[in-house]
Amino acid sequence: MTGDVAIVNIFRHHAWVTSGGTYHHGDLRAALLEAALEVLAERGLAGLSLRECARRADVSHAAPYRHFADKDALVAAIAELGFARLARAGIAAMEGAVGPRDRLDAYGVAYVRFAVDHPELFRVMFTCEVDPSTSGPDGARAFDLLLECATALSGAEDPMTSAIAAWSLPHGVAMLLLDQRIPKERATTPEAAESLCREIFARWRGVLG
Amino acid sequence: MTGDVAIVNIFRHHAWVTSGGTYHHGDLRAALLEAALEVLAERGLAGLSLRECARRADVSHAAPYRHFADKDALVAAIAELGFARLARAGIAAMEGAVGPRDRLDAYGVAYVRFAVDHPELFRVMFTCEVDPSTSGPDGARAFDLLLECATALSGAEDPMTSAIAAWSLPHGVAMLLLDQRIPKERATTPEAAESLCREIFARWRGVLG
DNA sequence: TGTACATCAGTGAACGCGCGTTCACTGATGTAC
DNA sequence: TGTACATCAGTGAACGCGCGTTCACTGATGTAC
Repeated sequence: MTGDVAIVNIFRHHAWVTSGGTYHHGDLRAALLEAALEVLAERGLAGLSLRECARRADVSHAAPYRHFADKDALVAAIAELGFARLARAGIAAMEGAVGPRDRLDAYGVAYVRFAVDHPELFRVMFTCEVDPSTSGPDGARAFDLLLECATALSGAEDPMTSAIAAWSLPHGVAMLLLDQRIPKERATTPEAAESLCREIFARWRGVLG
Repeated sequence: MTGDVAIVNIFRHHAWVTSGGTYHHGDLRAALLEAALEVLAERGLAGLSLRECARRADVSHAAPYRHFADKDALVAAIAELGFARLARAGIAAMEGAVGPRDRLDAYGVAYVRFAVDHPELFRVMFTCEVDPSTSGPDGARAFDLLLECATALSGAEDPMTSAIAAWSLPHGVAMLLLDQRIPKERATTPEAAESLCREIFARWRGVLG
């Protein structure tokens, strides 16, 4: 399904390029989403408007209504896209690690990294009331992996709660980081943020545990 | 200073009541903040406007400008107020517990409770870029208590990082809860949320640690 | 291969809206004499 | 105790703004014959 749409879009894009870029855009939906991500990064959710997205896509302000029912639909689509990307990043990180504990850590680090790299997108993902199950197959797969690790660690005893716990800590670190609640000198670069992140996980396994 | 203002306000309020409530309000600043908290709770930050606050305070829409330079100033004042209340709740909880570990847990539970009870306020506190040091003496005292516990647990070895770690987990739980990312049936009542919260802390000290 | 036609993506004018902010004002308060 | 005056909180009209959304339209695409 999604693949078919992508193929169609490739043809459309081709048509657009060869036709000199007039009238029909080719893949306005994708262009609007891209523009929306840009605006979001620059001005935050409060600064996001359909009209501005249309402007950046070089299209009249009414054109977006051919692809999104209203503004909320655009925002929901962005959140969905964000969840899919986050899930993919988490999966990739987990698959690169061995053993449930290391996988959880790898997931947490990737999670925080994603948030720091896309702060406004991350905020929108959690602020707007999008059904998380719409985050697609990647979202489901990422949560499956999390649960797998939790099950391996806690046995039959309520792995769901363990999974939630495993999610809570990186989520808190991510939020505090991007809300600048953690002293700046501790997280100036992505690398510094990652090591802070690992350090925090270690604390919970050490002095706090 | 603050005390003096409070006393003045009491006189003003008295004057307002006795004068039949005409023209001079008495304590419009406080009334606007109260109204703002109400609007925030009902409609979120996006639905908050100076005009609506003025309406609820039974005052013309230009009146707020006698007390707040602009809309951002109102929002900042709300955040400040929120941090002061959160800090007070945290202090009260910590003082009711014995030993650094129990104090940290008590703090975490109170923190999450506050977030769940005032979701939009909590969000605004962390979204807007208010200098956390403006959260007043209560804010400083709350962080001092946190650091104290962290020092007691980790000794001389970098208690700052431990304090950040101790803060991150309840913050993550709070955020996930109020963004409805945790299955509803696990946090239907404040009591359920509290026990989930304690359970999560315990996981990090158990199977995840 | 050519023609007629349905489809539908993008246009541009127009609507109403609530907002933030400014301004000259009015009227209550409290103080100096 | 009474009067003149400075102060300043609250008024209401007015401004310009960008927004979301609708609508009748235009022009490109692809398909049926």
